[in-house]
Amino acid sequence: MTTTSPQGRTELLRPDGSPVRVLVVDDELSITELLSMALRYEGWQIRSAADGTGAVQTAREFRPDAVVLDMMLPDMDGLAVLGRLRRELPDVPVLFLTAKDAVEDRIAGLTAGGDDYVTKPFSLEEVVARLRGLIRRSGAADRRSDSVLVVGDLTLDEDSHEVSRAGDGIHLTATEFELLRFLMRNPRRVLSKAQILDRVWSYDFGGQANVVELYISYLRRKIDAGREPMIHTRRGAGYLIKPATS
Amino acid sequence: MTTTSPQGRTELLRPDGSPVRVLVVDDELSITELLSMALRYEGWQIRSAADGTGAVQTAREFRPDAVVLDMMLPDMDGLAVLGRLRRELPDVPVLFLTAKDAVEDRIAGLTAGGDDYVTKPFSLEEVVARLRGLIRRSGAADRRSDSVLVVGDLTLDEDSHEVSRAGDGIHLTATEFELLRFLMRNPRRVLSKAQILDRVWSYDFGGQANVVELYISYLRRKIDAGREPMIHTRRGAGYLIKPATS
DNA sequence: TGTGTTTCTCAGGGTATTCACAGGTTCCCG
DNA sequence: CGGGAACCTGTGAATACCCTGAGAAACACA
Repeated sequence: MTTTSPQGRTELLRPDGSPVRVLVVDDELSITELLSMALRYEGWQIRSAADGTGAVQTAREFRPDAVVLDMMLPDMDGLAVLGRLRRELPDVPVLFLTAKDAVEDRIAGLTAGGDDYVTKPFSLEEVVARLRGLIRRSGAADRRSDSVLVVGDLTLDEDSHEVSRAGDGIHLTATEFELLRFLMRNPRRVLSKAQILDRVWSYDFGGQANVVELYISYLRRKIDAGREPMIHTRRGAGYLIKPATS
Repeated sequence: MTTTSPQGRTELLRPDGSPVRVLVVDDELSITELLSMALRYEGWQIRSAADGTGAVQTAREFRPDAVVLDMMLPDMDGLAVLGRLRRELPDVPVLFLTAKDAVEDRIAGLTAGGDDYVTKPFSLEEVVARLRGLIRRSGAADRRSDSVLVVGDLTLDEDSHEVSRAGDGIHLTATEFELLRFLMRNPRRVLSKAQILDRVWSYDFGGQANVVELYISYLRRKIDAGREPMIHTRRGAGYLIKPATS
């Protein structure tokens, strides 16, 4: 089931109306903190664990709808943790966190079962989007909730990554796509450059804040070119997207 | 929940009707004094602390609905304080105070959990507005409270930063927007130039007091132009806004 | 390794915004 | 009426903010 809050944000809920539960497992406190914060903001209920033993214990009594699992834990191999989690919760989808250089095939085998993974350092938009996808597909939330964002004549499919305006397909790069998704998930709301940076860029990004301006510029070229603009600047405040006709 | 006091001011209240509680943490006494005064004026209950240790202790027994936290404290790193606060109060939203030049450095992820920040020197209107936003979105106050201020046929949306009179969209600059928001949050009440200066301009503003007259003039041109005026001068006292028909 | 793509830095240019200044207007009071 | 105080507003300069082109660096993929 999805419901729309007064602020216009769309929330995922379980069929019985209670909040979705997510277990976060990582040994770095800063990572669990960051994820907990971001996922709580999605309206989900969060527990965290710092190692495999704790993860299994917490899972047993918390019964999460999804798990975020770092493959690199101090006490157990990631696969071992996964095995024990599966014994407790056979159907729960898992989002793996891995280092960029980790063996791809090992992960590839795991994700065949409907799980998914992101590489560190990740962006919060990416983690949230993939979790939403997992939960949606697992059936823990209402099946009817779909993966297409629509603002005016602009549509973005979170599953196929297809974007089109007024029927014309638009090719976006990965970063452009994430930025547009963030804007479209918060239509008519001013988002500051800091918010965008925190959400769309990975947590270790240490660069210039004007990348945001740059990517807004790219998006405009692709989305607003020769049409009624949908992306607007609020000087001194941030950016927002809204349907062209208004 | 929102309720309107006899003076016409709109107050945020918790679902049980008790006042919202805010904890202010800063080592400069002048800042905590300034903030405490302004936030009490909002009808909120305020406690303050001068360092990280005190903040955590106070938070434990005061259980605030929001925290204002200076990132630059004598005894602990701002992030460390944040971590301990989160352990006490997992869901409480935090408004960070940072120096202007620190913005680029290390505030990655700070706004990601729904938190927010303002840079020093700030204006009180800005702090209050952002706190209201945080509290509203956190659900500590009633969810139904929305982000639109209405006075007569004039509306101001704090989320989209859109302003319109009688349906016509009006473009305002950042300062004009803040001034109008302050007026509209205090309809039918005379606000002195000193009050306006103290609230809308940052606390270290050292300029001429007649900027207020200037900006009132700008607002009139945009809002009252060719219509029944809503902004009125009370010579020797200040300015007020009220619905045109009365 | 090479080629095309993507990400990002840097810097120049444009423009909106802020603000000071000063002359004009209105109002109040004797 | 006359004078002064309070207020209004046109002008212009300094600045903050934003946009975007060019190119370097990192990356993806064969």
